[in-house]
Amino acid sequence: MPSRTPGAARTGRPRSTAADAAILEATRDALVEQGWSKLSMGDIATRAGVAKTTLYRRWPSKNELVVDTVAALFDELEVPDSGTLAGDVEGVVLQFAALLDRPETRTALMAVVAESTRDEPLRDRIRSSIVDRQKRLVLQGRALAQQRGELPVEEDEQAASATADLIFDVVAGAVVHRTLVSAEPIDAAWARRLTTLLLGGLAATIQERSAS
Amino acid sequence: MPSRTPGAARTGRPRSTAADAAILEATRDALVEQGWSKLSMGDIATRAGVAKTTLYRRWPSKNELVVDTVAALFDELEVPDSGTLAGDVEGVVLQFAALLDRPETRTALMAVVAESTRDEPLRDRIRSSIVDRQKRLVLQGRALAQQRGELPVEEDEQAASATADLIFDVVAGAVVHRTLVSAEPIDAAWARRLTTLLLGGLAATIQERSAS
Amino acid sequence: MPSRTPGAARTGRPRSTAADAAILEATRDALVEQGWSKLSMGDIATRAGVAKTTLYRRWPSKNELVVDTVAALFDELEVPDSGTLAGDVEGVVLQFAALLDRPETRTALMAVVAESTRDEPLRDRIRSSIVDRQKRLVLQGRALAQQRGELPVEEDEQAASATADLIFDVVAGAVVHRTLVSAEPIDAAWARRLTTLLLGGLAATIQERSAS
Amino acid sequence: MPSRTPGAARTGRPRSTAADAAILEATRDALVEQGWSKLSMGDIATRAGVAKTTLYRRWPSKNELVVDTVAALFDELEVPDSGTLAGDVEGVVLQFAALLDRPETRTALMAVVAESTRDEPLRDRIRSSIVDRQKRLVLQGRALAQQRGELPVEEDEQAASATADLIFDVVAGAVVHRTLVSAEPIDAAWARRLTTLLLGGLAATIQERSAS
DNA sequence: GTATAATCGAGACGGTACGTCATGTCTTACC
DNA sequence: GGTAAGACATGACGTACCGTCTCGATTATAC
Repeated sequence: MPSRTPGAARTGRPRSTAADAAILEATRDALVEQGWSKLSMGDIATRAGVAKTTLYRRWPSKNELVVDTVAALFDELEVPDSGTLAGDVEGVVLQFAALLDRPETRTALMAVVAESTRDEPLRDRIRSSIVDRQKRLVLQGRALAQQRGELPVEEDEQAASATADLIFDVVAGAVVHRTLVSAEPIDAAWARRLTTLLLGGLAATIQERSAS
Repeated sequence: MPSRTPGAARTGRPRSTAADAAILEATRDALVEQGWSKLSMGDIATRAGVAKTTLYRRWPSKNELVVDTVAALFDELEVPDSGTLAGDVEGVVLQFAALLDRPETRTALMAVVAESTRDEPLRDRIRSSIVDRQKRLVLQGRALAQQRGELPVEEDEQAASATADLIFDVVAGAVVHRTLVSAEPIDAAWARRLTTLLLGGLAATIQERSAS
Repeated sequence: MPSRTPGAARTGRPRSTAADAAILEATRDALVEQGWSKLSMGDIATRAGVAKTTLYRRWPSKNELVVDTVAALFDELEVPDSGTLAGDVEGVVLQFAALLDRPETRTALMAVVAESTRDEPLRDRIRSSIVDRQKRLVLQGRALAQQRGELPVEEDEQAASATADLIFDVVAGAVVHRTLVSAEPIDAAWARRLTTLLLGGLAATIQERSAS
Repeated sequence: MPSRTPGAARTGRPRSTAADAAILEATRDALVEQGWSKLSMGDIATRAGVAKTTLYRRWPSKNELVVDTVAALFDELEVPDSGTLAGDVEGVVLQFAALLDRPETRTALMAVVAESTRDEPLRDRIRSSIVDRQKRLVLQGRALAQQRGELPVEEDEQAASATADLIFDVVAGAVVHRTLVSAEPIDAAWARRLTTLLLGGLAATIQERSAS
């Protein structure tokens, strides 16, 4: 995952792959124990049993390293294929809520998002490493629902894409906001209420679109 | 807004109220120019023409100072009373989006939220200074809609409160997520789509509740 | 001892004399407990139960305050009039050594001397408050010895003065150097050795002078 | 001269020897310009073109740094070997007086001595870096005088050592006291008077010792 | 084999900011 | 006008990290 100029020479000692893994694990541990603001590159290096140089050779700064560390955690998310759209949505919501309950995610996700508001490359990295990975879930969920006949196959691709984006921002935003800003727990009841709202709203959206 | 032990003695030179204002303004300016991560207490003090000790006498750390600075910006938000619930929602969404478009809010809001995940008192300060101030908008909007007859007056207070909280997290979460995570602009069309989804979902929610 | 413009107006509330004493005592205590470098005006004020303003109204700075505090301790010194010059010298040496053994003198005397190398008024204050007070002892001792016939009454006043100054610097310098620089204790044996050296040298000095 | 754990590892970037020299020179310059009490570590670092951390890596505090800086100046002192004991004493006295006339020594020497009264390790450092270096001059002068036959070779080593210590404290003490406390200049005439006193006293001391 | 070259650990380096402390001045209200 | 209380601007403190650098020591491919 760490960057390397592609056309680089093959000569010289190759980078230790063990170091990569050790660094990511050390970062995760340090995030859990110290949180984002107390996180220090020197500490991560020490934990990983690695020199600071080795860190900086792979990641340009703390931000990128943490994005990669957190991104790995998002790999766990998947659409459960529960048989109904409502079940799938609830499942994803609860999975995402569980992910945000882990201390390393809690403390790091909003921090790198905050950093990214002033750092264009970081924003791209977050988009490709984290956001797109999540957005795929929405598309998968829609495809499953269309296969089941729960949702119509839309012809207007642009409108469909806009709706998918909206759904994504609503679901992800609501879960993040509930967890981190309102600082309230997410349970099955809340997930069901959100799902009801969402599917009701989706129906209204589709209906309005077809009317126009 | 800066804290002071309530039962404190009246003796001694009183704190300069001019300093308070100068510090908050300096913080806002510094946020715009430097952003959160480059923000330094020394720089704020210099800009405000104030000593660092004067800052620390009022705010325990950068986090609290920034929360208070950002909170002041949230005072501008209000329910437009446009005549329809849909208009009110769209209005609030656009106002909130405009607020998040300002550089000082963009860079600071998520940062302090991230910090708050490891800092209980900061979380409380955010809740009382920012979150509660926003949540009031939802309650006002509902009251207006009920006066107009667009929404029924609910008897089950607990359920009504849960719904209000849900609406709040969905609206605020979606706007924040769209703006900062997805990093896409919010325009009137997006606000209308969100409103459609929301009101459709709300109808479904009320319907289901009355059915049960 | 604290200064006050002489022709000052008599109007208004008179200065508290109790405060003067309390401040000097507090300074002495603080010197004993914290030493010179950790001494702070705020701490002295607190110990004395007095506002900092009150300190600064009386003494321009820490240096002057400490000079006055230390000077008071030098009032104890006197020529014992033991019956012999040797006895008087030994007595004064032991008295001075005892004074330098007290922690407040140890830590403060050399400190203010060091400060005085860059501060002309402070140097004058030290001279008039401390040095001249000590030098008088040499003159008293000589007068006693001359009364007893142990020393001749010199006619050349300038030479006599130069010798007195030399004796003063040698005695005071040796005691201070032994105590603070060499950091060795001064006991009766050392005092006797110094006295032997001094009186032998004094005899040689007088002899040489009469020869020329 | 700056300390370093002896058995330290050989790994890592070695300390810059250029920095050592630059720091000592900067300290000397700063002492001349600002004096002891206005001396600041930050200023020294800036003058030396070095980071503050580099200073603190080598010296635990201002005191130790100044001791080392001043100690270097004491390397210049030496017994002139003028052919007579009196000439040697006068020579050393004048050399020492000249040294104390330099602003960096004036302001710093008494200051670190004052600090050392409350700081055991600093006292040791002063002893080994400065005091012992000076005391050697006394021993060298005695050896030369014994070679010339001006002084007897003493059998009682303990007594000889006590006398050497006494001579040292008297000479160094008198010069320091005259220069810094009495604040009077030292010229050849004063040096001659001190030498007369000293050699006369030394004769009396030796005579008394042999009598007992 | 023997260069050649990139990597590794260690840790020193010039910086920047931190949060605290002391200085000497000021502004209050009270006496 | 003196006084206690305490806020104020200033500036130094010693520490913690930052990201870069310089070492000597590995560990690969390339000649």
